Amino acid sequence: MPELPEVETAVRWLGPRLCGRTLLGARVAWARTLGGQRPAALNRAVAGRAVRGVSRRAKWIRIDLDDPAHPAPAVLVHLRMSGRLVIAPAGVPPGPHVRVSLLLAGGGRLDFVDARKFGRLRQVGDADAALPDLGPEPLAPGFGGPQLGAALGGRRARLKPLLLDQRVVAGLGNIYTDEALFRARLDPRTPAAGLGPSALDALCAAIRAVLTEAIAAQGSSIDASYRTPAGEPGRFQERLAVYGRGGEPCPLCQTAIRRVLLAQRATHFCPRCQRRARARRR
DNA sequence: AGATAAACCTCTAAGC
DNA sequence: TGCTTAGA
DNA sequence: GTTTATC
Repeated sequence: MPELPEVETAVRWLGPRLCGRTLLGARVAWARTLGGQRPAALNRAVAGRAVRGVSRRAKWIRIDLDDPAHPAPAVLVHLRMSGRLVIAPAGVPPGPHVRVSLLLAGGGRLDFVDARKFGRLRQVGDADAALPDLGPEPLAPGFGGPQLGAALGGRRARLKPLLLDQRVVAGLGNIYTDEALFRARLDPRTPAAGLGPSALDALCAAIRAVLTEAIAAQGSSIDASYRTPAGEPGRFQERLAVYGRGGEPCPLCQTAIRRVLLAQRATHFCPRCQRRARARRR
């Protein structure tokens, strides 16, 4: 087994968000996967089985590693539902559900932990590791009503499934979609084509506000596996207005929050505050 | 095009 | 307490 | 969270 290079490099994230989960502010140095496999074996190491084709709608994390043997080595990770990236100090044995470990130059590991095995990890440069098409980044300057309108493309599908589609807008998941629609006072079942300029502006503002606040609060932690690097739960869970609150009173009007299934996802909204937008005149 | 269901997996909270 | 189910 | 198949 070759000596591990004692080189450290900063992790450079593709963006500031990890599916609404919190940020891993660690430094990583390249070494090898568990078992001494070289980088090319990473894909096959994931969940011990072949990985399917690259998703076209996804929230990928890119980790650039520093490995003298491989030019610009990098790994793409998608956490899906239960994936986590955890730094394990030297000497701590791998816990349950560790799918891939990157051994760090300092002796510790970066573990990709994923109980449900939905997550993906692959090496950049492999044929199937191209980044998917992503819609506009909502936190970038220039994201406004017109850009969102263009992304929605006048489609007649309901808002919720469209906002969940990463090709339309990048980075929205189930929780923040519900919260943004609540703030914009829009019924998740509204056909996108029914939104006028003012509704589009409101939706943009709501998306940006929700994401900004959630990031500042370190995420939502709706289940125990979502933790900050320090092990703390995200504080945004305390500020969720509708998500996970079916049957509870709307914070604005006290009407019971409705919980329905849309696009196979639990969807929460206030039937009184959130209206189907008026059809656009034409 | 759009809606819907099933598939991929395991864990835990909740209910009886 | 234990077993089952719903939901993530 | 996402893909694939079916209506």
